[in-house]
Amino acid sequence: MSTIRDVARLAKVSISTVSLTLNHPDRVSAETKRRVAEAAQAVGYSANPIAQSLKRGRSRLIGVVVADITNPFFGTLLREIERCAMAADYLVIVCDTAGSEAYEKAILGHLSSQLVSGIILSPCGLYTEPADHISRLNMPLVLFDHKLTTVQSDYIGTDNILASAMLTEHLIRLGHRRIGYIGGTSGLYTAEKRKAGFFETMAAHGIPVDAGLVQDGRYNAKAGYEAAMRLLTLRTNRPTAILAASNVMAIGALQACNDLSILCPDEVSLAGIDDVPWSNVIRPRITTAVQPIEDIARTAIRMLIDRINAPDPKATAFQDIILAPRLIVAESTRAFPISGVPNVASGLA
Amino acid sequence: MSTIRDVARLAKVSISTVSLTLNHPDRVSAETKRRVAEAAQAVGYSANPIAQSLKRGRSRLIGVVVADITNPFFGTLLREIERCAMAADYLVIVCDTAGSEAYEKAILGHLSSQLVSGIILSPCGLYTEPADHISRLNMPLVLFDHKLTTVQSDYIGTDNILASAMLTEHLIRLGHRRIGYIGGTSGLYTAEKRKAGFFETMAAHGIPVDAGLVQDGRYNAKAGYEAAMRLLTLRTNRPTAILAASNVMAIGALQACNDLSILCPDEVSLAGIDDVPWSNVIRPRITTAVQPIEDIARTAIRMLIDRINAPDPKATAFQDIILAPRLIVAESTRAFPISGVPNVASGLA
DNA sequence: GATTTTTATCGAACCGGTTCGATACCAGGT
DNA sequence: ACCTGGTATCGAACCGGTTCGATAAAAATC
Repeated sequence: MSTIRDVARLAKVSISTVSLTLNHPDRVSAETKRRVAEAAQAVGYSANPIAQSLKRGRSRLIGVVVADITNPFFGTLLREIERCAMAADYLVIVCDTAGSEAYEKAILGHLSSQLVSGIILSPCGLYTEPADHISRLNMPLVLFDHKLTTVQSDYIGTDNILASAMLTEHLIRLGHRRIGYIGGTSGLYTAEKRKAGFFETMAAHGIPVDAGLVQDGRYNAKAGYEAAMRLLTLRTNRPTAILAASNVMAIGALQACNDLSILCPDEVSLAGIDDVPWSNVIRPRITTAVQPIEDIARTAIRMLIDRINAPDPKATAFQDIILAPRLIVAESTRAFPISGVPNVASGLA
Repeated sequence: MSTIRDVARLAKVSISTVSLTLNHPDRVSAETKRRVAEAAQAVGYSANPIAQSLKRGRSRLIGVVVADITNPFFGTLLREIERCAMAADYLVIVCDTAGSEAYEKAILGHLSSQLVSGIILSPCGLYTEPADHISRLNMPLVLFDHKLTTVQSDYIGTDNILASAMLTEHLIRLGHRRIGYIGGTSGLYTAEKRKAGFFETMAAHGIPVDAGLVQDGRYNAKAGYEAAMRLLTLRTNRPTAILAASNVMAIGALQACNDLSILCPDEVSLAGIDDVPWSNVIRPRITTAVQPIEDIARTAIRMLIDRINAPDPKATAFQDIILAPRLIVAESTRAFPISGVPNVASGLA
């Protein structure tokens, strides 16, 4: 590879002039600019980012740490983050913590040891001790999805309360009163918020929530299946609708319906909060509140780069940005009590 | 952050001795080793990887380029690659080409401009011109999934011919003779190989393949749906089994069955090659040939690191490693002609 | 025309490590 | 006592850029 010295030699100027030409073109004569450009072109020069990083004191790398890359929610997010980062001339180092606190610590340590200039992190969330490994990170940081109250940083996420509130409202307006709720992994930020949204909305409509209709799950299909099984096999007064805290669980619930030969949406309506965009291959399509993944990604990267470029990154005020989800009414929910023709689009279930 | 000079000062040795102690402990006296270790501990020293990269001429970063991060197949692969890389003290830069040739070029350019010390690449595969941008990459490179004959490099992949051969064999042994085939995106390496495996196995059993039973698809659920629709609505002699080149297409096909009220596996058997591990949330579970994703990941990273560390990376012989898929017989295939009780596990469909 | 200001370029120091060749010291051999 | 060989440590050069202060030349001011 050619270096700045090769360019300087060929253009018959000093290396500092070459650097000046490349970084501050306005401070150099037109003639020099031309000669340098020509020489650079001729030797195929492109600056060594490592040398630049060393001198400038920071790299053009950012770290993104998520709990599970294989989850398409994070996949979609990562793709968009990576796109925006590249547009801003940053590259993205992706790390997967597999939801483990220990891994998260190790990875953040690795990333922060002077390599990346900022980190976007979705904390794994269930900590046995205060998240000091995060607050001690002495670099620009943006949290998303899971919010940590103990850490001072920027945050971007979806309005989880609103997400479940929207779906609950939708079910209530369809005439449902006995609505079962399948919660996410308890202790997790999003799970608590989503559950709160459900209770708040029910309360706002003056509908009492039967304790037996609220099941705790674990944000996976199996837990969704089991919780739905319990709800759908209640001796008395089973729910006419079920709201799941995530779509993965909703798919599990759909399967429970199927195994019990309970038709969805004819006999029970089903809705879930979007974590995963592949619900569109499942029939019936599930009514969801989708998170604006791309917006989250764009906001996260923008906040991070803004902070990196801030004159005093640590002193600039921290922001919380909460985006609203979007309600998508699909085939898995319908009016209760049933009126009119059966739903022909019931599909796979 | 503390530098090597701080350590040297505190340990009362020269900076070269500190460096020597850290990199070649055997060439330093026990006493010095102790003093340096102590000083390093005291100031919380850890070497600046950027400075190391600059001096050593290469970084401890590797690039992984895939066509679609949101696909859980790549997600799973990435997670494993990243894990292994970190164990070997490398970090992973992930890039998504969105299947576009232009993006791929741009991204490879970015990565190769002296930043990463090696690249693992799944080429997008459909090139309008020779893949010079890949062969010109002057650095350790491992291709996977899609093989390029025009590029000299290591390669790791699944035996795609074997994958479809295994499934075809399975269907034939169940008694099927009229087997429909739904191909992947034509022109793609894996699609061609998988198709070949189907034809070869049919030929080996002396079963003629009706041209009308072979449909070309596009590696997505919609194409699978449409192709299956054509197959299942054939006026005469519709297939008793369908083999799809990917599971995403198989899911589309399953939906076609459902919309036509054709029971799977009672009326038609269905099998697909695994690209995506979430088929386990779909009922009936689809019989598949699964790729050994973790093995592919581990092999890819090992090959790459071996080549990076090779005394003369360009001269070392290139390897092709082809791993065998594993056949998983599930609920979507059954004997033909039907004998015995209907399959109670038919589930969602 | 002399002086000040502006503009263009350059040399040198620096970022934080690694490594080569030099030096100093000590033990062993004769 | 002298030379040899090995070991431990060090100084200095270097990786490839950026940037500050200095310098020289050109332009503006009086």
